[in-house]
Order: sequence, then C-alpha cells, then structure tokens
Amino acid sequence: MKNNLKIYNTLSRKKEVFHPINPPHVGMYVCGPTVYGDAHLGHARPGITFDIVFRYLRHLGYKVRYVRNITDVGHLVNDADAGEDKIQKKARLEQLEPMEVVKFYTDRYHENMHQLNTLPPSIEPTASGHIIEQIELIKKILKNGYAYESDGSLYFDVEKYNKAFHYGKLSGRRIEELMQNTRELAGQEEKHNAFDFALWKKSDPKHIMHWPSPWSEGYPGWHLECSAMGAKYLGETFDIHGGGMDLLFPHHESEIAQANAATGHDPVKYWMHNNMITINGQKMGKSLNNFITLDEFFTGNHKALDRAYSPMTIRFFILQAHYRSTLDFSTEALKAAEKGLHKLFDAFYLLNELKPSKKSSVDVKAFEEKCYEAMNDDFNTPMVIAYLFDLAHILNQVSNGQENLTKADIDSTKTLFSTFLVDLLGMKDEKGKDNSELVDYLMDTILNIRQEAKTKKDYATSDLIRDELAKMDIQIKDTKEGAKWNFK
RNA sequence: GGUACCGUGGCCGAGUGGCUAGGCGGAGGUCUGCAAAACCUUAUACAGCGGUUCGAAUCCGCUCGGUACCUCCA
Repeated sequence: MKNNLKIYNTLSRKKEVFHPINPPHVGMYVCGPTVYGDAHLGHARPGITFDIVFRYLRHLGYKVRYVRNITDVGHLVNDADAGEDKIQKKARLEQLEPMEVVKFYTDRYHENMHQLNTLPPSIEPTASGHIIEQIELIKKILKNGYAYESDGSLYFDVEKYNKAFHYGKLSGRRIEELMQNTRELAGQEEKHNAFDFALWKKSDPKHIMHWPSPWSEGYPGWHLECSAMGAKYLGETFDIHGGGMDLLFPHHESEIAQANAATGHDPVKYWMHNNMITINGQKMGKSLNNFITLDEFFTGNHKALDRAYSPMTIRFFILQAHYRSTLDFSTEALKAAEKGLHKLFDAFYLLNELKPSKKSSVDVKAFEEKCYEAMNDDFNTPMVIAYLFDLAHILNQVSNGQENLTKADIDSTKTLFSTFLVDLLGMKDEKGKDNSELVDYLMDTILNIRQEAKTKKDYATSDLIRDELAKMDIQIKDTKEGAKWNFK
C-alpha cells in the first residue's frame, strides 16, 4: 500500500515515512487509563489523538488492530508506600472491593470516551486478566538473566541489561546519570540499584489484590502489563505504540527493556507521544490536583468554569493544537473553539442550499490535496481545520454571490467536509436540527405567525417570539429567503 | 543538578529561509425594523542581544523566562 504518511517517531526524534511491518495490517497499542478516578481533560488528549490515528489509518485502507489497555491492577502509590496501590487505596477510602472501583471508573471512562466520539479500540485488555501472560514474560526475562529475585519479589537488572542493550534509548537518558540522579527512597533495600524496577512484587498481608506465582503471592510490576498484552495481541514487534509524554520515562523505556530482555529485539517500530494539556501554564495532572474532569466540563460544575462545555467543543479544542504541542486551557480558548466549530457546521449545511453555477471560481480540488498533505504531515489537524475554515469562508462567499461553484464542485466540497470534518476529525453536530415532522410543523407555524406580525410592523410581537425561542436555545435568523432557525 | 522541549499580535494556535496561516476577540462599514449570521476593510507578532545569509519567526551562539521528565500521573 502506498501513502505519504509521515509519523514523528520519538525513538529517532524525527518524522519518518510510515511503513507498516505487515501491510495492510497495522498494530497499534496505546496506554489506557488506570481506573481509580474520573477521566480528566488530560485523558481526553491521548484518547482523541490516537482516535485520529486510528481513523486516518483506516481511511488510508489499513486494517488496524487498536489495543488500549485498562490498568486495573493498581500501581503503587509510591515506593515508600510499598504494599498499597492506587486502586486499593481508593477501594479502602470508598469501602468497596477493588474490582468495584475498577468497574465503576471503567464504565465512566467508556462513557466519556463515547461522548468525545472516539471509536472504541479493537481490543481493550485488562491487566488483571493477563496475570498469566505477565508471569510468563517474567520467566523469559529471568531465564535470559536480566532479572533477580529478592525475598519473593523480582526486579529488572537495569545495569546488566545496559551492557548488552541500551537502557535510555527512547528517553535520551544515560545510566550514569540515572545512577547519580535517582532519588533514594525508603523500601528499596531489595533492589541492587535504585533504578531497577519491579517485575513482580510480593504482597504484604494488607494488600488485597494478589495472585499466585512461582516466586510469591503477589502482583505484577508497573510496566509489565503493556509489554505482555502488546506482545499477545500485536506480536513481538508491532507498528505503533502511543501514550502521553509523561509515560516516556520510565514506563515506555522499561517496556523496551523488558521486550529486549525477553526476545532480544525492540517491541515497537514507531513510538508516538502526545503532549500535555496545561492550565495556567502548568501540566494538568492528578498529582498536582489541578485537573478538571470531563464530566465537570460537560456539566459546567467546576469553579474554574463559567458554564458547561460540550464534548465536541472539547474535542475540537484539542484538535486545534498539534498533538505534540502543549495546549493551554482557558475558558476563552474553549469559547473560541465552540464558535469556530459552529461556523464550520453552518458552512457544511449551507452546501445544501447553494445554487450551482456553470463555472467554478475556486479550485476545490486543491483544498482536498492540502488537507491530505496536512494529515500526512504527522497528523497536522490544526492545518486541516484551517483549510476547512478557508473553505467555509468561500462557501459563504458563494452564498453571497461573490464566488461561484459548479454542481460537481459543490458535491465534492460536501464529500470533503464529510470526510475530513466528520469521518477523520470525528466531529459531529450536537446542535443540529430536530428534523421530526412535529417540530418542523410547529416551527413553520410559529415562524409564519411571526412573519405575519412583521408584515404588520408589529415588531413587539415578532421580537417576543424570537426572545422566547432564544430561551430554548433556538436561534432565528432573518434572511432574504425568509426566517431560518437552528439550535444555538 | 541531569535530560529534553518551548517562548508567535488581547486569547488560543499553525508555520522551520523569501509568499496573508487560521479561529476567537477588538475597531469601522455593508445588509437588516432591530438582532443574528454573513460579507468587506482594519489594527495588534514572531522573548532579548549578537552572528550566518542577498534575505530569518524559521539556521547558529549567548542571555533571560517558562515547562516536562528524572517518584504515581494522559
């Protein structure tokens, strides 16, 4: 399959032409959420970023298997707090079974992702459902000599690994620096080196979630699940691995190490990382406690928000920045996104009303090419959106008689909007007309009465009708062809 | 401290050597009973200093400022 798609590969720090390992198949693994809390704006970014990748690869004709895990085996809160993990802590606080916490937040995550109009992954494996695979992976690493046991727990021997491979190839770190800079934390006596990471942890008595293994009753280490599940569903080497930049080190670095230690070769061809969303210039994150959940955006129920912002506003806001740039959140920026999106859909609908001309004064075909170029350039969605705005402007000009389009060009513009705005960017109109017969009839009646009033110059009545409808978010526009309405 | 990235007009944000990015907001105008939308015109920019070049927001150096990772975090 031929294409000109270029993807920025974190591994090489360059844009590379995308050549899948086994075309037309593409395997993509994306780090999903740890389900111990509601998804916030930060979670929306990888969800949407890799939804775009998924949609575009499929559009290009690839058969994509998109795997996104659910982390339901809690990572430790921190090393000093060994023995308690995030999900367990949440369960204790809410007096629930850990799996109740997991189920509750998994469902809510799915609902949020659905609201954002992201396509569901092909496979959504859970860590707890792949304990056996993780144990098997540890056995391989152990057999190859890159792990050591210490009182029932197993650790990855980074120093030894680094002699045969390169620990730090993804994140640009060197082991000597890690030696100097890794913080000394309590509870690490079992490790040979501070930067060694756990493959298996023996659980202490108060730990609820644990499984049997050849070494101890315990639970798998932080980075293991992605290595095990990625290999299981996508093979020992697959095409794309995605996630947030904050996972680059140590998570993804360690995944590479685990795979090499087990199989002798790298697990992933293209590593993709989305950047962070910032609030007041600072990363929005759980630990900083400055996050706003998606539900809070959708309801407006947060002190930093003046009102609700819809899922599509959030999605469009995110797509207006390139995925590798930080994106600064503000209500002002969200309002701009909301208005802009509305403008695009207005233009999209306007296409149905344009009068065709014999000749076109605009080269529509060129826009299509430019949109593809932008997508091929490492998924440059802000550029695609800019071209759609340019087109929207042209369509309005056509409507005003300043530009002309043939029937064929109007149709291909429709296709273009439908392809890029709806199919690829995944935008949908939340405020479209309710096209039921009843509503049509009622609105026609009301607008006719209003027209009567206007004809009699009874503007008090006509304005009253408009103001009352506005309370239901119905907007009246008086055009040359008569009054039109839509939802605000 | 180490590593990496960034600093674009009121706000958000593209752009990697020469050609108007775009959206929102502001100002003026057209249309309109008014409004809305749309259209037309317009202002506001590339952190600072130096260098390379015929030419730099874009390359190089320095300075200042900010962020991320190095501990769980999308």
